[in-house]
Amino acid sequence: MSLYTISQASAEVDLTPYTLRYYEKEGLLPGVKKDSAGRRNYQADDIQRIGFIKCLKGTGMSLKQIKEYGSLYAQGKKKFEERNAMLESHKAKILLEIKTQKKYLKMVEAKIQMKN
Amino acid sequence: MSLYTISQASAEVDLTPYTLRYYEKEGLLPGVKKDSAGRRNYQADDIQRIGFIKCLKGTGMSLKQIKEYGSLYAQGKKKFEERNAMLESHKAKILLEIKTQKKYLKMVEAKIQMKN
DNA sequence: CCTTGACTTAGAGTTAGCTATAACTGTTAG
DNA sequence: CTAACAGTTATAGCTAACTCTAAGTCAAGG
Repeated sequence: MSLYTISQASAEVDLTPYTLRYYEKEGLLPGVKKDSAGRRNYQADDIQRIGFIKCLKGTGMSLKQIKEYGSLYAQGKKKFEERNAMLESHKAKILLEIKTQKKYLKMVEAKIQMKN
Repeated sequence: MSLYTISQASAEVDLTPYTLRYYEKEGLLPGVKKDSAGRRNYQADDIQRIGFIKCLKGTGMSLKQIKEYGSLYAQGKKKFEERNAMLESHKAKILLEIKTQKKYLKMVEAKIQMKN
């Protein structure tokens, strides 16, 4: 049942082992299993979770907030509203960011066209 | 002819005076004029330049690279190709980033829809 | 049995980009 | 004249997010 060693997981999600341990230490990845020798064994759902962490982080959410989201997630239905609100507001932030990026893209394109 | 004090410029471009001095110290804003008492007087084109710095920075260019771009810019026609190449490759980066953001947006939306 | 190599932990070090402090100076309102 | 204010420099400090080091453990191959 052990699916990934830390180096395999590292390759899979494209994060260094250092980073994976760091995320765990920071509480973003609770419940990672270890073998008898104390070595991490990442399961498929750990990999999935890391994927979503990368998504949140890649859209500008801080590790602190991601941890918060994970904690709400762990508390199940009880915190459903709060968790969903967090995602909704994050979604708004992403939409705004895309808009901003498009504006900046235009500015850069203009600089190129102007050739000055 | 003096158009903006540091605090006026700060308000105009929405960066703190600390940040403006920091950018200058880092070589991103060469040639800012000073009055007889040594106080900065930002001209209209300084404000414009800061606007473009914000654009580059907002699209993920490091201050170091922005400085490099500024230095190419200062060298005029001689470095035109290099400078334009920099903008072109940055443009590609922005396009990629927008694409990634859209992908991440979908992932977040899916998490919201799934309600789990 | 011994070495090799991937792992472990705790904790130190690094980088980017600010942000704040201290000590000081010149301008202006009362 | 003087107190307050907005600026100055130099330098220290801060946060986020890694990234690395040191010292040690354990399992497998020769």
